[in-house]
Amino acid sequence: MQDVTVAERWTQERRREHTRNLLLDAAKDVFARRGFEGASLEEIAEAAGYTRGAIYKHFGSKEELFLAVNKRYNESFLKSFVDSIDPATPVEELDLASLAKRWHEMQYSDPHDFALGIEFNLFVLRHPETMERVAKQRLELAQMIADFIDEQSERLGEIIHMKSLTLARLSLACSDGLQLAAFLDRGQDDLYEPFLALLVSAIEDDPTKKQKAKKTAKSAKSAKK
Amino acid sequence: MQDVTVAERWTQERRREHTRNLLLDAAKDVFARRGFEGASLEEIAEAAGYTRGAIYKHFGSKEELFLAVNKRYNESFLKSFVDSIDPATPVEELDLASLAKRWHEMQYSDPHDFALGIEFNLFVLRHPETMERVAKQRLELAQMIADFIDEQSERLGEIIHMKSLTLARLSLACSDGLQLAAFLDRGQDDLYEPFLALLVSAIEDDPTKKQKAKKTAKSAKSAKK
DNA sequence: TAACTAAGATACGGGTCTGTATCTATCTGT
DNA sequence: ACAGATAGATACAGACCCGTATCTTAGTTA
Repeated sequence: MQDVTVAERWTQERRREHTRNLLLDAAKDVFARRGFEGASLEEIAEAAGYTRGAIYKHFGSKEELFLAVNKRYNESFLKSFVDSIDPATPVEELDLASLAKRWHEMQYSDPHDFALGIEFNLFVLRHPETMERVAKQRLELAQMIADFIDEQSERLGEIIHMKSLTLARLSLACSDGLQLAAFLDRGQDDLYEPFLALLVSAIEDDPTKKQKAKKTAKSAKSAKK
Repeated sequence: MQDVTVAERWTQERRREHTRNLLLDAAKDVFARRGFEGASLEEIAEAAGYTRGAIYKHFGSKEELFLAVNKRYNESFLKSFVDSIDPATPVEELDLASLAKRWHEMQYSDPHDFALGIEFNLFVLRHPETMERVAKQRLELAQMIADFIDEQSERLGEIIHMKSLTLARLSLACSDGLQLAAFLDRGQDDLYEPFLALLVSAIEDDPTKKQKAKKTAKSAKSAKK
């Protein structure tokens, strides 16, 4: 840690990280298109501009590669969530329709990217030994959304009669189904707006409940960690 | 069609149907456990007590076999839904918790069976040419639930401010996510009850809305077909 | 009972895949 | 500048899988 110059950019470690990223990018694409079993390491390596040997230097097995892609996928989702709530219009100024639209747009627009997210779930269902590490990431994401909800509800002074973490998990859980419907039930009514309408109609319908809900949200937040 | 006796049970056609069913049963299990790509026709045939030759006499390809399994899966889901609402306690006598419990129990309890349902969705996402035939089944199921909702809301005189078909599709869409959460987020709060609470809190909160909703439901029903 | 038909078994061909073991060349530390 | 380490390529082994083509055996029909 002495002289850190620009030349440091191409140190061996940097280079290793570089190809690792290229491999992960390629893997994401191929896994998304073909699925875990359907994808071949050959195709992934070629898409990245390397050969299978490179993959085995960086990842122990196909499974490990897949899990590494999963981790990155989650992180990028989390990041995109953070980014999307920062610069945009404050939530209280949005009507229902635009809120639904914004949510929908935040989702993956490419069916393959979306399919990859589903594939991760399938993988965990079929590889219970990986459940724990993935569940941790799920919870992390949910907690981040819960924090956002707490923050908003404090500003707006309104909240749903439900723990914020539960609401966050509920939203995430339903989100996949809603997006799937958007892909498969093409031509039929959008479901995001009705779903949000449901959420909204549960807000502020009873002042006594409101009081209670606020308390719940507080305790939930303080119990966060 | 002359003498139809018990011997008719083992006519060639009957026998063919029999093995076809055995093949489908085995295929369901293996596909559920290994996924579409991961499953081998060899294993399926063996599990059914036949060889790969039998499969190709009954189904043109692996894809066709998979789609046949899908069709049967949907039909059985539909049937189990019908069965479950007939003999049980009328809905108005159930509290929220037992309703949630009943819904949850209606779902597949084996992770592999559930995974198979997801696998179907993935398959359609990756094989757009099959989208249409599967979408038809999705809509059929949703319509059946919509009918049920209409029926109940007529008896109970209360309904959510939403087209019944939309509500049905919404429930189905969210259902998968809820069940997935039940499998993956083990140890955390159940999500079925909060979800139902959301639905319920949207009922009967405003008498004027109630009137409007009733009208919507009626028109939806008459426009069914 | 003999010819026909079809269900299902067996055999084959061509291909692909994962994982490991070995090789090469570039980079690092001294 | 040289010896060691390591990223990545190449080569290899063993297995598996799909689809088709052929064969066998049992049931159907006349």
